[in-house]
Amino acid sequence: MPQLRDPFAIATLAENVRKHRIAKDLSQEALANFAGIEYSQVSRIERGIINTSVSVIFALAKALDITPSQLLEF
Amino acid sequence: MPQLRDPFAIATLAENVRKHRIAKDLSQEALANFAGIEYSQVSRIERGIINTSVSVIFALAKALDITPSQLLEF
DNA sequence: CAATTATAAGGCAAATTTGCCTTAAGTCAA
DNA sequence: TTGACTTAAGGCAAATTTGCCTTATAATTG
Repeated sequence: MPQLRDPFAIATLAENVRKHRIAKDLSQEALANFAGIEYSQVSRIERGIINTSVSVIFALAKALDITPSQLLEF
Repeated sequence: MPQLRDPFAIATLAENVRKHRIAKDLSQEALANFAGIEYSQVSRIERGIINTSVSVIFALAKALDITPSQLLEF
């Protein structure tokens, strides 16, 4: 049973995470540590490989010092 | 390997989906149909049982005629 | 050059989500 | 009551995500 995968949604999140991470001058590894997730997950999220969860979106937003809403803006 | 689960993130999404669905006077089933997902998933999301994906958040937002960002506001 | 750093890429097992299904409970109208 | 509608609840198999790991590539720095 395939999960719903929306390439636009996945790409929007990917671009926003990368944009805000670069703006804060963080490495993927540093962001992962701040967010409490695996470093390879940040890489997969930014490359648009995975359709990650609302909990991870909140964790990334907190680590980036922005709101979760900002990570879904397009 | 348990996924990251943030009860606050899950509850925030749950409340926002329910609030906007009721405001649009839609049943869970109608919302699910508009969003192209299973009706039981809407029930699980609103009850805070599952940690759903960015793609589902976008699909629900579109069906509710709001932005994905609005579903993550708190 | 050698060493370091950052990122991409992929394998793997375990956990979770999803779609489909059934059953039960609650509300409301006729 | 009866029937229709809505929601909750849970089982199941298949698909996906996650954390942990290794390897490779590119860029930079000493």
